[in-house]
Amino acid sequence: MTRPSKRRSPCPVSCTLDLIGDKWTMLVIRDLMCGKSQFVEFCRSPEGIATNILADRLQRLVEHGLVEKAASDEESRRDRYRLTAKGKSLRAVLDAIAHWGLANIEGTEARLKPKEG
Amino acid sequence: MTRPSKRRSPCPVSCTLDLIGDKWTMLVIRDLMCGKSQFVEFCRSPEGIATNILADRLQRLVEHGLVEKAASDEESRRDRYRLTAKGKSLRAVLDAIAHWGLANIEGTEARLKPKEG
DNA sequence: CCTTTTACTTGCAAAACGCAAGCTTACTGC
DNA sequence: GCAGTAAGCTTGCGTTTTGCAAGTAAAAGG
Repeated sequence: MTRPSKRRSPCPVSCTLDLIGDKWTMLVIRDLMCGKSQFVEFCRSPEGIATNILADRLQRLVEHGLVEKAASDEESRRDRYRLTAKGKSLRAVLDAIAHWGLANIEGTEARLKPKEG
Repeated sequence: MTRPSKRRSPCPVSCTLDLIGDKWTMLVIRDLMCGKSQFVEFCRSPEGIATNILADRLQRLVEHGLVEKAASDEESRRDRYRLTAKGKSLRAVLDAIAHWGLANIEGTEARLKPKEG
């Protein structure tokens, strides 16, 4: 997978979209916000992200400092992905998107039980 | 250009992204929020959207009721695209994205002079 | 051992994108 | 009234990104 990521303009909207503006990234962020942390957990989300796409997006997020990967050591035997402070600050964006969808797209259900923090 | 648009899940985040979750749509929305309304005006934005992509996105937005196209009549001799109330309600999402970019991506400049309403 | 589970990688076809050209319908100027 | 220009697209085509299935490697469990 490629990782070009050169900015199209200095506009903050454009730059943010270069980072998270694709079909999958915000869904991974959503899952992380909900407390999911393992590769398989993201895979099991109802949208059905392909494993190659997921691996690519997680790597991108780690590279840009939105997510950190805690390799298996100490207690947990499994890799764990977690949002950094920078990643958590996307909460406002995620909430705005979720709120808009609930208000404007029929048939959407708020199954998100986001944990605070 | 294709227009599949089948929802991946009933999640409001997922459904919203199916609608506006690509590299270009929110930039068109941004331009509309700023008062741009003509095809060429969107073309002239610094990100340099291709005309076929722009035509596709505008058509999608019209189909989904976020934008309305006022064909040339009366005074104006040129086509005009304008946000509907539904489209304008994306303001919160756009603002959240812009705000996050300004706070978290270095070198971004707020050149947006959004008009209220 | 043998099987599962997790976390990926690889190959390949299909879809989306990006670029340059071309095309059509006004107007504009002379 | 005919050439030139601008707006708003469409078309072709090569490149990039996706999506799907399969395969691989390491660790854990029985």
